[in-house]
Amino acid sequence: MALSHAIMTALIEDEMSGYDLARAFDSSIGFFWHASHQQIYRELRKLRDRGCVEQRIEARAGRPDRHLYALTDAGREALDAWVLDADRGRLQESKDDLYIRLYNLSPGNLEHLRGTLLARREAMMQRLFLYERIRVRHYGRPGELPLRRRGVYLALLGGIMQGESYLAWCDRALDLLARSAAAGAGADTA
Amino acid sequence: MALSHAIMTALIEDEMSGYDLARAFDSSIGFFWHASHQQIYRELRKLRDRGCVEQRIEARAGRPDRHLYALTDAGREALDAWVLDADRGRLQESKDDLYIRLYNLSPGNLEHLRGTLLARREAMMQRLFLYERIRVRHYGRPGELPLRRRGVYLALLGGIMQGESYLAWCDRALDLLARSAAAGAGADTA
DNA sequence: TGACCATATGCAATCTTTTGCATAAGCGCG
DNA sequence: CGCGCTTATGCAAAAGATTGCATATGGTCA
Repeated sequence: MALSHAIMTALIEDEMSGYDLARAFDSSIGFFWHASHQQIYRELRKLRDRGCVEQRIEARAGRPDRHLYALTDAGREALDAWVLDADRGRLQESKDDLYIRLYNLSPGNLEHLRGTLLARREAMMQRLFLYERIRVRHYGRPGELPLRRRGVYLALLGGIMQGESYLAWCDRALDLLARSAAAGAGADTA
Repeated sequence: MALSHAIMTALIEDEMSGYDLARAFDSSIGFFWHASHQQIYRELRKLRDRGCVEQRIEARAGRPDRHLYALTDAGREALDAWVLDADRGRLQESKDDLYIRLYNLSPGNLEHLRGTLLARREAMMQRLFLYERIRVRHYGRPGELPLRRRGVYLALLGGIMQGESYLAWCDRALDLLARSAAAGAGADTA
């Protein structure tokens, strides 16, 4: 049930609409916990029914209403309690089907997988630029941040470090694949 | 639908029972795509119904039967085709609720989160020992491996590099949290 | 003026994953 | 002798996630 907690976390500082949340998820918390707008709307209604968030409807002439949600005291308490919950661990299980595809590496798909790796590398690079922009702008001197923002900084740092290691892995993988392609069909039947 | 492909991948070299697969998932492919035995049994039946795997029942006196599954030609083709599918990207979204918890860092949970990080660090260290043992034993000279095993090696390398970067992150995080705890309550209300 | 994009919310069907339970036998330990 | 562990398979319910569709308006660009 971490999606509900991710949503409440996003609501700590401001009230937001489902749409705002969906965008916030695309550019911040969503780096660590992705969710579609459908999921967010549904979860918001559940949170409202449980009394964890309050709904305020802002009517606007012509356009659809905005439903704004704010964290209640009960929500705040539930969130605090959740943070103290036991960690049911489960260590980072980067569920990435590229690894499964790599288990099936063959002469027939080597070039395809190289292309996939290149695309992944490029996408991760883009994301790292974004992370880095956020880090420089908001978290330049982590030792001087208020405590809560240090936690956010650590999450960002995690994203950055994982991303850099992913890039480094792409490079190693591309290098090995390039050498495998160059060596030709000789080695692949053994 | 990558679980079915992960299962087929595991069946490339040997026929296996659901139980064998569940264990294989705990110690190899499962590093990249975790699945419970219930999921595996259900998926195997679906694969059988689609003709991707063949079931052979081994009766044994007294004990329950073993249902052994082998990849069929159709399964092999489906798997090969899947590897060549377009990559619907979605970049590594390490869905880890520890990051969400860290967004809520406060004096009341700082020690708790430090404990969680220490436990994660320890667990990752254990896993890295295991990865490293596998790497040394089976993938010592990747340039000399047959092609398909190079792909497996790259997946393993990905696990190792991600794991090492996770460890390094834990250390940075623990360090910042230690300094935050030492600095006391002064900084946390700002 | 028509196409498309951003804003804004939502339902329904399906797929995937988790969790709890159930059965059944053998093997080892104290 | 009973307890728990490993082997071995599975059902069912609930939770979580994805995908496709639906609606409605305002703004921008060609």
